[in-house]
Amino acid sequence: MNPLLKLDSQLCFSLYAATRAMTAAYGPLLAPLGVTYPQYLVLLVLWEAEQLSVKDIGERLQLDSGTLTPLLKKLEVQGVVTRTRDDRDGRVVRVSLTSRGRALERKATHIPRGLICQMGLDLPGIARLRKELNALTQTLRVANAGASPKEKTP
Amino acid sequence: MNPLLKLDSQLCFSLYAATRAMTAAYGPLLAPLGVTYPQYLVLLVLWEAEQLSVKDIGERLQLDSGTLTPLLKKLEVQGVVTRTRDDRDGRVVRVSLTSRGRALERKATHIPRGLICQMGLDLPGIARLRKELNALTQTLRVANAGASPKEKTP
DNA sequence: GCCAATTTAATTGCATGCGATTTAGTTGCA
DNA sequence: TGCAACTAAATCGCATGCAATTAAATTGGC
Repeated sequence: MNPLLKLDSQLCFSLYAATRAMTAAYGPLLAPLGVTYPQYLVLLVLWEAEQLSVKDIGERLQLDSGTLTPLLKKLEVQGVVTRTRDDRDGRVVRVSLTSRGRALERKATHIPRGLICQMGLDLPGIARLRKELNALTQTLRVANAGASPKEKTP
Repeated sequence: MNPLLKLDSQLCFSLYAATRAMTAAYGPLLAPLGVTYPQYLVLLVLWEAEQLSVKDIGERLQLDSGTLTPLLKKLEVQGVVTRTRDDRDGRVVRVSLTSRGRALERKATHIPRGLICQMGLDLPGIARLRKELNALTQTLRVANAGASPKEKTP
């Protein structure tokens, strides 16, 4: 049997499993904030920028409006963000933190610490792994960008 | 602002992004087989074992019946696997490959090669990253196992 | 042998992701 | 100016994941 087809030789599965384990680890830490993991990611970028368009958030998190629109609506219902059409450009929806959303940042302060403990890695180890993964993501994205896309210049 | 709360310092996001990029990279390679990425993972374990219970598959992939049952039903409809109640133990459902499912293994032979090319890593590099991620998954799982679970011994 | 505890799947409900299409709005240029 | 091309969100459909509950079957202990 092809050894490269064994589950245990698949980097993809290690990634897949690690991501789900990581998301699960966040669960208990995010519960007090009342947000899910993807919602937390949106908050992370908003805590850095205060106000962004849906497109901006999508570029940062690599998610499209099909995922973000319903997610942002939930955050809006919870009173964490506001969504308003841009006056200048009616296509754009600007997402801003409410005071409640800003307050969540303080409640989230300890979360990275909690995760770092659970991961059993030191900061340099984390940074190294992070860089390797970012490089992998980049490589995959570039390789795939030229693969199947509907060519813009026929 | 807390530097540990910046998106770019989050290992979780690097993982999350890498996993999605990886899954996306599989898309074009799996399309000819007519299966999705999680379905492909199920096939990987069945190609190794021919026949497994839903529980066995779940342990291998760390997925529960809530995810596997509908997924396996789809594979059954496609004629790739069969699902049959065990005679000895009526609780167990045995999942087996059909000849069509076995035949897919041949069509999948080149897939690992294709991915390896796209990843831009050599085999040792892949193995190393794989081990680091497996260790991380293990650590997270252990750390979380003791955290919130409904204690079995009150 | 009987029944409570356990085990295995299935079911239900909710929250993503993402491809494909639609809608509304803007821009560029003949 | 007028309109084709483009852009940003929203919408729709489908396939996961996962928590919680249910249903069916088995097991263990008395």
